[in-house]
This record gives sequence, C-alpha cells and structure tokens, in this order.
Amino acid sequence: MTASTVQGRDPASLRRHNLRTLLRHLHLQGATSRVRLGEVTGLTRSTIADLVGELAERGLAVETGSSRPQSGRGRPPMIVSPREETAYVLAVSVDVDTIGIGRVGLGGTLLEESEARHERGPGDPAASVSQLVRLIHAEVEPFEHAPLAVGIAVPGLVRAEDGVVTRAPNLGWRELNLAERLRDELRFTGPIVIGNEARLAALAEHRRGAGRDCADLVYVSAGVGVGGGIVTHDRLLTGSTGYAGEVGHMITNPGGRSCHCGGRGCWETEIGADALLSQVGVVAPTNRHTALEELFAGAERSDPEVLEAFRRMCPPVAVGLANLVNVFDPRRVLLGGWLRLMLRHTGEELRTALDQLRGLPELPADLRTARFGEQGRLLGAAEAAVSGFLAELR
Amino acid sequence: MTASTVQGRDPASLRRHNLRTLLRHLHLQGATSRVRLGEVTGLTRSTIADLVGELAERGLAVETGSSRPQSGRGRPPMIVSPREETAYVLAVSVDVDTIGIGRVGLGGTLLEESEARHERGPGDPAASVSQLVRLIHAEVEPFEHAPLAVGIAVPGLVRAEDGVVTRAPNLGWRELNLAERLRDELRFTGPIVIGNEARLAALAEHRRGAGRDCADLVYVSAGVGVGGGIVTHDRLLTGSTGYAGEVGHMITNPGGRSCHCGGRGCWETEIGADALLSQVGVVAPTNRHTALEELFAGAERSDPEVLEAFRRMCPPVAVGLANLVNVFDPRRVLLGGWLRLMLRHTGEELRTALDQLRGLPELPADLRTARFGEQGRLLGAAEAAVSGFLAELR
DNA sequence: ATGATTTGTAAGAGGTAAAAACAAATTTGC
DNA sequence: GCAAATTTGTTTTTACCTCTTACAAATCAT
Repeated sequence: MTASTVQGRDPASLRRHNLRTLLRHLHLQGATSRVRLGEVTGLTRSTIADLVGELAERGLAVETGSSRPQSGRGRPPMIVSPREETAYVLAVSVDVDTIGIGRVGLGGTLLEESEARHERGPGDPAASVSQLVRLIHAEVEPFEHAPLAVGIAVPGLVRAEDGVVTRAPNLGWRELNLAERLRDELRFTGPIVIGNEARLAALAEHRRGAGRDCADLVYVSAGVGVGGGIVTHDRLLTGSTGYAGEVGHMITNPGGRSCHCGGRGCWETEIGADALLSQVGVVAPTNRHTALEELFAGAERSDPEVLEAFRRMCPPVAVGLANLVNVFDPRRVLLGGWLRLMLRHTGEELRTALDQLRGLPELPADLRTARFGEQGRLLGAAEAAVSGFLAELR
Repeated sequence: MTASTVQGRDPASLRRHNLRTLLRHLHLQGATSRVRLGEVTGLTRSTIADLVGELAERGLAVETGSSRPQSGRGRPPMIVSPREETAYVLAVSVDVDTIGIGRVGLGGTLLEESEARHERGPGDPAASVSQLVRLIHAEVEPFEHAPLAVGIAVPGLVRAEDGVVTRAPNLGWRELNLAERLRDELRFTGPIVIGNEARLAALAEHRRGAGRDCADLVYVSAGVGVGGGIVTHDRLLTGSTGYAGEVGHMITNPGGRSCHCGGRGCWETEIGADALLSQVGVVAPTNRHTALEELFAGAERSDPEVLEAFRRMCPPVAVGLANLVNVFDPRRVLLGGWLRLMLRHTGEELRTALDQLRGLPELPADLRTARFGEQGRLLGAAEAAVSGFLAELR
C-alpha cells in the first residue's frame, strides 16, 4: 500500500476519483442503473455516460439495456454491472497446512476456488513463495486476462506501511517482503496486498458479511487461538505495526497464566482452544484439531456436557467482549470460530454475563454471528485486493 | 459534523479541496513559502499563486515578502502565513464548576483566554446555554471579525453523527443538542463542533502536543476519573455513539468493585483518584480535590510515601495500558493527569510492570507524558473547530 | 556588472464536468 | 391505436480549474 499523496489536485485526478467512486459502488452494490449512479455520486447524466463509457472500454464494466421489471414510466434506464470475466482479483489464503486460492470477480462473487497442501520448507519461505507462484500461475492460466490485483491472507503480523510480514510464527517467517518476492517471480505489475488473516476476515464481514452497514465493527474469532479485526470509520484498523486488532492478547485476567506471546493473562489463554477443551475434561489432547471437531459436533447435537462447557466459558469471553465494546463502541460485534456456536447455543448466558460486566444498559452491545467461516479470510483478501486496485487506479 | 458527500466531483470541488489542503497546512505547519506549498501539494507555482490570492482575499492568509534569512541564491520566496487577526476560532471548555473560553488563531496559537464560574441550573441546561451565549458574545465583542467556527469541549458523551450531548452526568445533561441551541441563540451560522473533553485533549496532543508525528496514538488521563482518547490513521476515534476511547471503563479486574457506570472492575475504580488516595491512607476525603492537590504536591517534592503509593499503583495502571497497547498498537502512549507524575517519578517501575504483562519485547510501548495539562481540552476544542471550518469551507 | 538561479506573473491550452437542448423509449390516458 | 407525459440517453456548448510555456523580477556568485 503506497501512501497516495493528495486526493485530488488537477482535473485528471478528479476524473480518477470519480472513476474510483463508480467502480467502488459497482463492486459493493452490484449492478446499478446509470441514473442511480448519478444520484449516488452527484454527477450529471452526461458525465456518468462518459465515465461509464471509459469503464466499459477498460473492460471493468458492461452496460446492458435494462433487464426486466419496469418500475415507473419513462425510458428504461441502462444497467451498469461489474464485468467479472475480465475484471477479477486473485485471493490467496496462506495457512499452516494449506494454501487456498480463489478468483473473485469485481462485484465480490467467488468464481472459483481451489486448495493445495502447503509444501513449506523448514523456516525458509523460499519453498512457500515458489509454490505460491506455481499455484497462482495455474489459477490464472486458463484466462485471457490477468487479475487486477492479488490479495494474500497470512497468519502473522503484517506491517501496514509496506506490507512486510514481520512475524508469522506458525510459518516460521520473519521480516518477509512477500509482495516484493512475488512481484519479482510472478512477473505481475499490479498491486499485491498482504494482510493478516483475522483482519481480512473482519474486512470481509464489513464489506459483504454480517457487518455491511456498520462503520464501526469488532470481529472476534476463537479457534486454536483468538484472532480478530476492528473496523472504525469504515476502515480496518492496522496500528503502527499491524498488530492492532490482535484481540487475543488483551489482558483479561491480570493474575492468569503466562501466554506464548510472553505476556500474562491474555484473553487467548483464557478462552483459547485449550481452555475450552479443559472444560470438557480434555487436557493436552494428542490431536487438538480432532478434539475440537468432536466438541463442535457435540455442540451441534446439543450435547449437555458441551453446552455446560460453553456456559462456563461465558464469563471469561464476556470480559474480553466488554473490554472491546467499552473501548471501541462498535455498532456491532461479530463472533466467529467457536464463538459462533457459543452465541447460538448459550447466547442468553453470554449476553447476561456481558451486561453485568459493563453496565450502560442504554447502550447494549449488538452481538451477532459472523457470516463467513473459513472462507472469510479468502474473501477478505479479495476485498483488500480490490481496494489495492482502486487505490492504484490510473 | 455534517457528513460530506463525496470528496471531489466537479472542478469547483477540486478547488475547494486544494484550498482546504493549503489552509490545513498553514494551520498545522505555520508560515510556509509559496514554493514549499507547491512541493507539498503538488500544485504548480501559478496555481499556488492563484489559490493563495484567494485565501488572502478571504482574510484567511497573508503574504509577506520573504523575511530574513536567504538560503540559496535565486529570488527570495514569498511567505504565506495564517492570518490570525481575522481568521480565528473560539474554543470553549465547559466544566462542572467553570467555563473556559479561548480565542485561537488559525495556526494554533492561543490569543486570549478567560475563565468564569459555571452558573448552572439544577438539571436544566438552559442556564448553562445562556451563560455560554453571554460569554461567547463578550469574547468576540472587541473584534471586528466573527470567528470561523466554535469548538466546545464537554465532560460527557457526544454522539459523533450529530454532535448531540447524549449524557453528561456531572452536568445533568441528557440528549442536549447544544450546537443547535447555541446556533439559535448566538446568531452564528458557522460550524459549531461539540466534543468530549478527553477526546479533544487527545486531539490537541495529536495536532500540537506530544503526538504530533503519530498517526496512531493512545492518550490516557487520570484525575478523579480516567478519561482518554484514541487516534488511529490520524483520526480521532468516536465509535458509533461517541463512547469510543472511554478507556476508564475497560474492565481490568473482572473480580473488582462495581463502578458508577454500572459495570464491574472498571479501570477507573482501580486507578481513579479514590484508589490512589487510599494508597496514602486517605479514605473518603471530605474534599477530594484538595486531597489530590496535596498528594500531587507531595509527588513534586518526592515525598517517599507518595512515591510508594505511585509504585503500588503501577501494576493496575500497567494492566490497562497493556490492554490498550495490545489492541491499538499505537506509535506512542501519552499520559496525562497524575499519570504524568507517575511516569516522571516511577516511570521505571511502570515500564517494567507493562513489559512483564504484555510480552512482545521487540515492540516496546513508547510511554510519554502529555504536553498539555488542563489546557488540552481547550486547544483540542480549537482544533476541532478548525476541522469543522475546513470541512464546511465553500 | 554579468550570468546563473530561483521565484513570481501572465497568457494560452487542455481536460473535466455542468448546462442546455434534443432525441429515444416507455407508460398512461383516451 | 395514438398522443401526451415522463424518464433516460446523447450531443453540443459553456464554465471552471490547473498546467504549460514564456517571460519578468529578485537575489547570489564571480
């Protein structure tokens, strides 16, 4: 993400700004009539016609003579739609064991998706990088047009100013300029945007999920660890080093156990997978993943033991949520991972615990389940890629 | 704060944008040569000349044939300065017992300041409003020109979208549209911006204080209560109801005492004035204010008993700071109120407590004392007023 | 004093969007 | 069916803003 200097200076930048506004609207709202575009942007019919013409020429939009339903009388309007065939981004989700790739059209629909085992070298990102290059090439190969941009979700810290992955402990990466390495090996000149997976999942929820209408949003997802992302003023929080929104390391129990981050009493140690599993009597499982799957399955069939475990977890979960709500004052709080199950099955208890902790009954927190599960990070990577493309649009 | 629709649409809005950019630069950076303005904005000499001409005509800027020191050879540049005499804002700080008013010139200097006892009615804001009107009129009276805007700091919750004071318990206000009431009684058509005092103090630190170069900033001030404000991406956080940044009600001790907010274990109950005073053996003082003054005086002369109290307060203070740092990842943390004294006298202990709690030694928190004390909220109100003026600039 | 350098000024050109006038497509009313 | 009303698209003209270019002014270096 290169820091764009000034928004608008000369007439040309004014046009870029208007083109961007139109494209962003098409991406987020989908097919829109020309007239509606005019109302939204404040531009006149003639200007809209001109701008849309340019978008069509560039292969970013298509105009279709109005589709079916005729609402008023007058001449039926022309409908402008994002052109997914030629205008798409590539979304990549790098995980510890797998790499997911998706092609997402302008407009936000996931056109294709594929997954591969992540063949990574010990501590050395070289193997990962070259596998990424192969996978991306394979994904783009069948299509005539190159992607507009590439977005990559990574389980690690990403410095906002330059997109460098400063630390990804689970991958063994440190200070890796992934975008630069990929740009060199990929022969791709468009924007390559890197982001933390949880932050990108939050972005996906904000743009297309359960937080579409919320300018201020807190997203928390509990799995093995506790990740999250925060949107304020319709923007994803990054902080000065990309650590912002790393809610798992709030200190919710100052006297608690020490955390792998080096801190003490982190939320993650209180409500992470191990804490949850210990509530059903599973301590130090041989395979944490399958143990969790079993627990989740138990929740689905309303196993009383599992529900009781959820109930006992409500207070520590509520402490963290109370903190977040009291500091960020979000319009909505979205819960992912197994917190979704908790909200669904023992939501009443969770809300009660939260209300008791934080007071302010006239400003109740709006807890909801996140819309996307595993797919969130991929969709978020796509959204970040689109934003990157729009930012660099010339 | 009326939500401005689009940034730039037509050529006229482009000019407005450029005028705004120039004015903002002059306000924040002070006198600047024309050439430098061109470098900063990317505009050409001729355009700068034109724009500066308009600013001068409007009484917002003055051009002075270059002052003294000649650096290079060529023709000496013309210097553009904000014109404080005609371009100023009014800053107001409404407090429980006093009302402070200041005249702040474009450029940020406090030109005059005055204070009056706050004569408020019981629960009814009418008396306060009419006193504000009188004080503001008296302040503006001697000057030919009306202020560009008015900014008001209030000890209460201010809804960001419409500037309504939703709750100010210490004043007995609820759902008060202060801006509207003042606009009617004041016969003033310019922007009137209302903000929470702690948030505005944070803004002042960001724009002119100890956080000038920080896009991400956490400000915490402890007095009787614990207030704060948070800046991210160079913007003040407001949240959906203006509660964002109300750090005193983070829950730092889930098992702690109940707080007046209705919550439990709030940071404010852990590190507020009463908690601090109890550390020096003062419980339920007859006059909390004078007891605090005494304690602070003790700190100034390094009274060992007071320093020991500070030391004992380090852990609970550190818990809240660790939370904030881990969630916001700020470039810097600014401490106000008596936390300034704590940092100055027992900073070593505070930093140690913080580091032990939060781990991440490679991302150390940068704790600093805030620059402004009581004056911060007034200067912040002025900054908010200038922002309001720039936003409404036509 | 002369040339180099930097900055200010003025006139003309280019690009962008708005305004106005007109054309096209559809519904409504008869 | 046909005309009027309505809405939208298209074309032309106009206005605005900034840039480019050329030239003038003010200072320093030699």
